Amino acid sequence: MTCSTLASPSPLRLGQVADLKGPADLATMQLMTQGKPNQDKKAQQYGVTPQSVDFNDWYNEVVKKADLADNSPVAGAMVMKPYGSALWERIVRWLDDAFKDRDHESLIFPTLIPMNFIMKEADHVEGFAPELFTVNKIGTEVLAEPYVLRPTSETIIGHMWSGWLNSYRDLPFLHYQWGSVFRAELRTKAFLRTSEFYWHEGHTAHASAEEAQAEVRMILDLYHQFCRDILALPVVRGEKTASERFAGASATYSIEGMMRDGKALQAGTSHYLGQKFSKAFDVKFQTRDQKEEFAYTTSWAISSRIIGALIMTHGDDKGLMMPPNIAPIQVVIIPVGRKDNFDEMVVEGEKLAAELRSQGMRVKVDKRDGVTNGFKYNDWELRGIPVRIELGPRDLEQGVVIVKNRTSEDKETLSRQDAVSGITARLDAIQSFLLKRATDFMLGNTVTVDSYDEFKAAIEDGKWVRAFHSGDAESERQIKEDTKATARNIPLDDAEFFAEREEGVCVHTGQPAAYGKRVIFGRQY
RNA sequence: CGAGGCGUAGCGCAGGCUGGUAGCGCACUUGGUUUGGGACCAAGGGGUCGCAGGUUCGAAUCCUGUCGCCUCGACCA
Repeated sequence: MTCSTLASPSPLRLGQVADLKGPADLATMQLMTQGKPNQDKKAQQYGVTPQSVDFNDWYNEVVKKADLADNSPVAGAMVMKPYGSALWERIVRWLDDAFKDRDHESLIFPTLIPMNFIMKEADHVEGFAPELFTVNKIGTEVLAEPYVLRPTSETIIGHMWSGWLNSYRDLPFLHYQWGSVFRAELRTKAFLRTSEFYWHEGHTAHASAEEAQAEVRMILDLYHQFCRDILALPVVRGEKTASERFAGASATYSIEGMMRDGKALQAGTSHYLGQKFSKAFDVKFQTRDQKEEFAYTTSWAISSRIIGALIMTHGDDKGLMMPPNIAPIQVVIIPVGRKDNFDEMVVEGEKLAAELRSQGMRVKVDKRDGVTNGFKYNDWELRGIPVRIELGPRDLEQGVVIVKNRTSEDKETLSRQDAVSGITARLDAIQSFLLKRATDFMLGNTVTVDSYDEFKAAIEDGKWVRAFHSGDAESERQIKEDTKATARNIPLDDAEFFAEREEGVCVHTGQPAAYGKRVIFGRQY
């Protein structure tokens, strides 16, 4: 075990700020309090607010200090900086390959959508109307038919499909596009909620409901696999309750992850749209027996929000922790030397980097001069680089390198000869460690309850709750009003977690429970 | 969009009550000493005080409006 020394995570409970006890906590809090004249300048300059003091401040500071993103002059729209962009690019690349491997084809639709398209599907309009950006002028000329900046593209794709589709032989359409969409947000937060965000939107059309439903499930499973194996995010696959459905969907499925403050985050969605959009946009085809039928469509997405999930699932008080499988930089080499031998150490570092790169690793050599080693260590830890290698004159002499995992406090000595295999093993170990730690955290902070009092107490404690529910929308609304928690999803039978089928009575209304299993409730992003 | 808080150098802040032409720490630049866990010394550069009006001989400071950011509420991927 190369990375098991990290203390097991403790849940950050809501209300913990007020419960600070002891001098250590108070000292920490004072360090981060603005305007204190005698505060430690280094803490002000370099540190981030500890998660336990203020999770939200921690998040905002990590995003900025790790150089993932910055605010822009456009209200609610962020700028992804090079490190954030590199991370997003890797996410895009993996998913794009996966779609293509599954016979899906990418295409590109316009950003502007005629306003009247949005109006054609009743639930869709209702869902999106409040957050539409409208373009009603070109130059000085006022448009008779305004456009909206796409909030999602079901409508314009439906419109185009209706022209492309004639026969059942044309189906399925397995399409997707990468791009950004616009949904005006009043309260924004980097990656999690911005008025413009980046995603892929998958859109498929099928000749039968069964085939479309299979597509929806296939994609959900792909998302699950991506989160688990690449991002090391444990997520629960499940179906959304009726009141949490996508505007215009017949069924919505999601993957939900737990952040380190106990809140849920929907990391991806896959929708079965039935014939709602095909009827609204006349997407029909001739069947084998010469009848006319509307296509069954789906849509699905993972957005740049997933980066928020990555930050909030793995990060600690020092900053980010990147799972090796997605990390833009997996290994950073710090040449340690004085003026007379620093250049030599850089050369040695580059040699090692070349060896590691030849094995497919993403490696950076930190050649910065005039910055102390300690600064570099902290800097790369903030950015979450999984493995750091120190290489100095002593090491060179002894034929070793010093290695430290981001997930551990211990440095270890590795023989120079075994460096490549040793580092490879470490990356694998860190990847599985992060998944296990996050999984333990999620399971350890989910409670099964059978009374509404227990329900409220657990939610107040920042946990997820598994409870029976009647399925009544009004009851869901009241629960949300009481506790700020919503139904996250109803785990699928083959979900990795919480899938047990059970019968019971609704924790809120006392009526017979719907769904044949417990529903996951939690506060959410 | 409702309630609250905050906008002064890249970052964090002081100054504002009592108007008189802007300051501190860090960062940055240069030189030197350093370098195995957030270095030190010295000399420098950088701000139309969010923006727009108003009051005044004079506004960072007082008044009005407006924009932005953060928290809470309603909404969402």
